[in-house]
Formats: sequence, C-alpha cells, structure tokens
Amino acid sequence: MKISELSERSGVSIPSIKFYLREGLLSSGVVSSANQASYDEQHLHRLRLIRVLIHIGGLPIASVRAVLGEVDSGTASLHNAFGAVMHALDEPLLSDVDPELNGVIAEVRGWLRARTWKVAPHAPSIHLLAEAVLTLRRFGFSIDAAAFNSIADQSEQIAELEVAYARDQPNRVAAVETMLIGTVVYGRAMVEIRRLALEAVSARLDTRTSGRRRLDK
Amino acid sequence: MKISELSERSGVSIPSIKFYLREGLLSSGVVSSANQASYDEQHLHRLRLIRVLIHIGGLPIASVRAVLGEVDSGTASLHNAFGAVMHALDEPLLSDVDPELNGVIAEVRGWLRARTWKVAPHAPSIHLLAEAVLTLRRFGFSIDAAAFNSIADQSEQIAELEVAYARDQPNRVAAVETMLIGTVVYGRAMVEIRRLALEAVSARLDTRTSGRRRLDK
DNA sequence: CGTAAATAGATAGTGCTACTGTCCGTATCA
DNA sequence: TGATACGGACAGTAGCACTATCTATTTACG
Repeated sequence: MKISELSERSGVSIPSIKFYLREGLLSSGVVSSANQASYDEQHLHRLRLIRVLIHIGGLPIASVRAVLGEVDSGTASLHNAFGAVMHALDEPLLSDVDPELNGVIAEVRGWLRARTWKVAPHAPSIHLLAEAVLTLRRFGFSIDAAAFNSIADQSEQIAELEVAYARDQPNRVAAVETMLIGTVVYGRAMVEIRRLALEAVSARLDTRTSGRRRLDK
Repeated sequence: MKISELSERSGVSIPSIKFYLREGLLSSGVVSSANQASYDEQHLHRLRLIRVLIHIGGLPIASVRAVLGEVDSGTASLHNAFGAVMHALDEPLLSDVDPELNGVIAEVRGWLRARTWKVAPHAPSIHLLAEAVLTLRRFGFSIDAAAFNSIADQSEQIAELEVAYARDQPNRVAAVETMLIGTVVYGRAMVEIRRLALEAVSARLDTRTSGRRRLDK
C-alpha cells in the first residue's frame, strides 16, 4: 500500500501522515527504493489509533508518542504496561506548590489505602483528583470519603470488566491497546452519558416541581 | 479591592486579568477615576470560576464566554439554563458526514427514548456519544444497550443528587453555577477515580494470576 | 519512449489559542 | 515629590497541530 492509499483508507491527509512519520508516531513503511515505501494494515491500524488519541482523547503529540512507546516496548508485566500507558496519558503536572493541596493529596492516598487500591505512589491521577476535590470544596461542595466510595464502587465494577476484557486479548500489544482505547474512548462515552443523565434528570425534576416550587429569578 | 489585590487573592496574573476583562469574561470594576477601578468579592468569585472552566474543564475562551452569558442571563426556567450551560460546554462539532455515524446517532436516540430520558434533540452529547460508540466498535469492542444501561443507571443516581443539590441553592445564579461546577469538576473527579480504579484492578488481577497465566510477550 | 503524476524527504510557513510584555498618561501614597 | 500603581491600548510570544512548497527521483500509462 502506498501513502496515497493509506491516506484514502484512513481519511488522514498525506501531509498529516508525513507529519506523524516525522514526529515518530508512525513507523516508516518498507522502503523499496529511494522514493518508494509500502505500508500495510498495521500502519493503517496505528494511524487510526493515533487519530483517536489526538482527537477523542485530546492528547498532545508528545503524549501520543510516549503512550505508543509504552505500547511497543516489551515491558515485563502487563500491569506495568497498563500503568505506564495510563501515566503517559496525563499532561505533565504544573507542580503549583499550593500548600492546601498537599493535605488533600494525603487524604486521597488515605482513601486509596482504605479501599486497598494499589496504585503507583506518584500516579498523576492522585494529584489531579486532589485538585478537583480541593476546587469543589472551595466552591462549597462537601466531598468526603462517602462521596468517593460510591463512585469508586461503580468504577471498580466497570474497571473489572474492562481489565478482564483487555487481558483476554490474544497478545500483549492488543491487550495494552485495548486498555488504552478503553481508557480514552470508553471514558469519553461515560462522560457524555453522564451529561445526558444530568440533562434528563434536570428536565424531570423541572416538570415535576414546576408551579409548585420555583427557583427562577 | 484594586487589581493587584484581585491578582494576589486569585493567583491570576494582572495581564491575564486584563485579558479576561478585554475578552468580556470578567466585568470591569467600579471606575472611580480615569485610572482607578475597584473590584469586589463577586469579581474574585467570577475569576475563580473562569479559571476552573479553562484549566480543569479545558474550555476555550469562547465557550467560557458563552457559558457565563447563560449563567448571567435570566433564562425563564432553571432547567433551560442548565441545558443551555451544558450545551455551551461542548466544543463545536466538526460535522464529518460519516454515513455510519447517522445510524449510531439514531441508535443513541433510541436508547434515550427507551430510558425515557428527555434531552434536547440536538444535544451535542448525543453526537459525541455516538462518535465514541462508533470508534469503540471500529476497534472491536461490542457496545450495546446493556453496556449503556449500567453506566446510565449509575450516572442517573449521581445526577439526581447533583441536580437536587443545585436546585437547593439560594438563588438562580448560584444554582446554575453549582450545576456548572458540578458538571465540570465533579466530572473530572469521576474520570480520575475511574483511572485509579483501572490501575488498582489491573494490579490486583496481575498478582492474582502471575505465574499461572501470563500474557507477556 | 516520453511525459505526467506520485513519492520520500527536508524545510519553512500557517492559523489558532491563551496569554504576556510594553508603553502611555494619569493618579495615589509615603 | 517622587517612586509606585493604575487602567487602557496594542503588539508580541509560545506552543501546538498541522500544511505548503521544494527537490530529486521513480513509476504508471498511452
């Protein structure tokens, strides 16, 4: 397959493909002569994956490179690969030295310990979750272990299905890729379902209480 | 309060505050003379809100402006305001004319009808959810109504608490703001909890099966 | 065979976004 | 009274994800 066919079948423009090649996100095809290289189904698959990570996952090029590097590297344990991929997904933390944040981070670690959830001690999610909790509190929401646990229970159930599904893939690369797509795209789907739920519930409560209790201006 | 104090208390640099003033995200203070204006607690609050929307919510300036416009406008029903705010949250859809997507959109609408979830017919979330489902299917995931429903049940429970909490706020602006922060920040917290769950579950399954069944290379 | 089109590879340029820096003339405070 | 801060205008910057152009081949086709 030549680059023009790769472009057509993937829907990605040739200049963009060249860009991804240059950036090291996509490996070059088999060169047959000075200006000929042929690409195969794997390149097409990889190209689709790149697009998902960038456009649905919203990842910057550098993160995509890091994530794909982890997919391709032969990390010893599958779990380590999952962890590496998930940590590579996050934008680098800005390390604001908000003193209040450290307290919340400690609190989050405490929650994790209480649930016997083992995660890497410096997982970006710990930091990001603490930031979200701190922000919510500053806006008057009361967030405690109970609020955390109900979401965590639900997430755990879904995660179990997802991880099991990923681990059942025929090979390591497929397993890591499945986990990656699951994290990014399934996560996106959940966010949208949640929004639809908010809208639907809001509509239901609105008709149920209209004329009885009005908060409008 | 002068701009320097506003800057210190909010942690936002003076040039950035000026930028937000220019962009119409923040209303100017009460001008007392040609080069003096004073800001109050409301400005501080609004500034914090802007920062959350941009940095935690990842919204572009234009969306922040649209969302804040909805917060301030006296839309008749609280539910309509919620809906407007939630639709303003989304990035504009790129309208690729993928013919397969239309089928999935119809499918999503069918799911919503079956659940008796009433949402605006052109809610961006419908489109975005359909896109995510299509992507997942293209990568070999089988997504059906059952997968949809278990997440939807959970989301509905949380949404009910959130909407009730928002509606209990003392006034309309506070209610809409609460809904907004909840959607953005609470949503972010959920995403992070989900990631931690994936990592924890992956770790647990790894130690449980290591030496017995190995997927590594 | 000859010529138009496609290719790899290199480099430069674009458009967008969220700021950031600089300047000005004026006003406040020590 | 003089350093500092202010509001306002406007230009500049940094980062990102491409996109365009050029060159020197090489291939497909009539």
